[in-house]
Amino acid sequence: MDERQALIAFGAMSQETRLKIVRLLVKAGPEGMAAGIIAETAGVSASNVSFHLKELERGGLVTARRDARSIVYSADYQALSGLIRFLMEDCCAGNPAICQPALACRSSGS
Amino acid sequence: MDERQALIAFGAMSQETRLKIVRLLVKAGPEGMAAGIIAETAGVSASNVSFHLKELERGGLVTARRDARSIVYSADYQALSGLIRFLMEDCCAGNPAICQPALACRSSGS
DNA sequence: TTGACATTTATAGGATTGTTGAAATATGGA
DNA sequence: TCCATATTTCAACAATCCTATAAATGTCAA
Repeated sequence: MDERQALIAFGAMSQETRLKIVRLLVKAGPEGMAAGIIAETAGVSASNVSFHLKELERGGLVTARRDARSIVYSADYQALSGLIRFLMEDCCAGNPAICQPALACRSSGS
Repeated sequence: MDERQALIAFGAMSQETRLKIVRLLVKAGPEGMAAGIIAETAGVSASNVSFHLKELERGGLVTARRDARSIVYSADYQALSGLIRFLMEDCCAGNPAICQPALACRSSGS
């Protein structure tokens, strides 16, 4: 992930509705969720969810595909790890004082 | 780091000048840098750097202390690792498909 | 206490972002 | 074809953010 994308991605993550959408889509996995379901679950209007999904797409964090009448959105796992990595490597220069505490919680995980 | 802070922190990281400042302060380490030096290095005016530093402070990412005539800013390492961790744990639910590739680059580091 | 230095705060303008409701587009079924 | 469904696009408006300039604050030294 380059800096330009990262700036947009950070902006995308800085809004409550969009953060909620990202969480939903990560949980939903590769199958994704239709825009209408996302709107309903997040509690916003169709046109509002569409606006935010477009912003997330612009940041590269989600992808869209049409499935019959629905448009199904999925989280882009690669972009999300790219963003985490950008934060650790580009912003924080891989500084162990920052990166190691962040990693601690996963060292014993799967 | 709670969600409210994370939203502000993501917003703070989504602006070019502020991202530049974070990079500078991470490199500078615990000694930090005076506002004037930051402004000069980042190539912006004193009042502009002050504006952005305040935004970073609001997001909890930097701290300030006075040293004689200067005000010295430092990166808050704990907040930065908190943000990385928020991204992995809260947004991405610790999903290995996201977190493991992000970690790969550091597994052999110090 | 005056003056220079370092920084912040106030203010105002323009630019970008977010929300809403209505209209437009695309799809599939009767 | 006509209609219902699913979603996007448009337009208008409010809210927030960014920049620039000027004035205010705090610190030190003569």
